[in-house]
Amino acid sequence: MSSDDKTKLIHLVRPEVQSPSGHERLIRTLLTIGELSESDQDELRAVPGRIRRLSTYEDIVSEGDRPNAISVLVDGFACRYKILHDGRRQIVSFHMAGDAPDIQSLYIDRMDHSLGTLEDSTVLHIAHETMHDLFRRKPEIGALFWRWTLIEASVFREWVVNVGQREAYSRLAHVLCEVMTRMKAVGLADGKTCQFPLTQSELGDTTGMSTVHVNRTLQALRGDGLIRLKAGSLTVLDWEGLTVAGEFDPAYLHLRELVA
Amino acid sequence: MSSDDKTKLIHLVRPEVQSPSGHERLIRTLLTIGELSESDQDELRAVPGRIRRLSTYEDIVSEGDRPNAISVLVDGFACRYKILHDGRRQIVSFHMAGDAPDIQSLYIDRMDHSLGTLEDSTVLHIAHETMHDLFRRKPEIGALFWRWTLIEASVFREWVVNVGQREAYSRLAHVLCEVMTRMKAVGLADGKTCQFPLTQSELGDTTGMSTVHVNRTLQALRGDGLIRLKAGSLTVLDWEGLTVAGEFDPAYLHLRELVA
DNA sequence: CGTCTAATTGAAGCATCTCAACATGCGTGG
DNA sequence: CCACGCATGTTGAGATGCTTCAATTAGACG
Repeated sequence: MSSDDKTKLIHLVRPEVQSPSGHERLIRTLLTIGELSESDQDELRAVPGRIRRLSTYEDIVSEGDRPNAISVLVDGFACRYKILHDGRRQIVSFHMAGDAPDIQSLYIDRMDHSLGTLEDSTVLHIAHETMHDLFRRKPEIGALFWRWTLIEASVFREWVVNVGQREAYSRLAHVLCEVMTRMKAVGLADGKTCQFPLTQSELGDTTGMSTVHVNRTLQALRGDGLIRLKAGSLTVLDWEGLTVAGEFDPAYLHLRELVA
Repeated sequence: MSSDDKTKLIHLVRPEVQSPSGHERLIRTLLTIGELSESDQDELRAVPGRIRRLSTYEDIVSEGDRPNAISVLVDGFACRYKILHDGRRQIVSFHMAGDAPDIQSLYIDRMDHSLGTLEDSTVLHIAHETMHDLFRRKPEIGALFWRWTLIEASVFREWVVNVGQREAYSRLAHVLCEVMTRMKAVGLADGKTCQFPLTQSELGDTTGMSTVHVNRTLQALRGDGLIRLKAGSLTVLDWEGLTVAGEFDPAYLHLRELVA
């Protein structure tokens, strides 16, 4: 798609104003966590939005912003993060195609964290008023989105447990299990392999470990024959072993049907 | 509403069947995070509930439960926690009078964590159907509860940052700042002092530190003249100093008016 | 008073960090 | 197309924050 190239042009390109793939990915992800009638799916398909392209390491929204639209990740990979005074960073969640990582902005004005891409990405923006109107007309859709934010909260809780209680080896394994499970759930994993555009430094920011220790721990995971990890792609060689290592129980993801 | 009786004496005590203080505390807490019209407050006051008393270290709900009512903490102090296979525990949030820590059960069947008291407590249970009906009739109330769960998610994110990035001294300071700020916001702190029914071992479970290290770190905080902590009561001697130590910025609590 | 839990202290060990160097891969300009 | 430059990955070694184990003290309560 896209007969264009530059930043400003994007907004002029009519055919993109309603990206079908963005809507479909959103629906696909919603279906992994709850039910959605055919007519409600059509409601969602009819929702107008605005496509935006971002390159690697760009913020979708930044801490302090007061967005007037939510973002649906159409393509790419993103993360939430917070920066401390001295520059340290903590990544608090990952997001893949189909995710809508700032639904919270519908009810909380000011962003308390940032949302940034980890590779070139496409985002579909849907105006707050559009969403509010949709929820008013279709309360079941609103309920499903509420459930979605509650599941996100569950994931945050699990991350607190992960960084609070598990040692480096398990902690990394757990993160890998989660990404793989979620990618599988929405159909973004090809067998045992999925895209994984994280540097070791970023893995350090998500686990609260130094880059050096991430490196050594990954070597241990590789050495134990659990994973292969290179060039933006993760392959799980021993799923059973990895889940045991990470004490991973996917219940906290509240998926409708658990993926093996 | 409830002219009935059930198993225990508690349920025979008429005046308690609708605890005014439970409803009032709920409203008071809601008002710290959003607006609520007089008529909506009355709607909430009219909501029927069931009072339950618990002693220290009892579960309000446990992981795996499928509650059919939400819980409002009327009196006491509680925490959310998760237990790992080998018995380690991570506390992921604290709850005080006025909190409704399991709103999530309205949209997520199965509890993915437990909710337990840290001292003798009183809980007001409101049936799910009652809440769903209320949200249907009064969507603004539903929106406020949604906002509440989103703020909780924000707190979880901050906890990830806290255990992921901060060293023991700051981490403990941050936890103390949060509890004090929230207690003040809902009127449960008397000047610089508030109730704080946590043992050092429990503080260890919340910060991911050993009891021994909690003890030594608390001594450091005391030695630096920041706090006094004894017998279930916390006094902040140097608020400025404590917030600096904990890198505490209350923005993530999204309170309507920030307390000094 | 005796009992039990919580708080405190000391000392040794380890997981992880920091510093610092070096290797590898990749995109870009020459 | 090669060479350079920069980001990422890798390795070694010393420093340290925190844990574990083990004991002792202090408080709360019947």
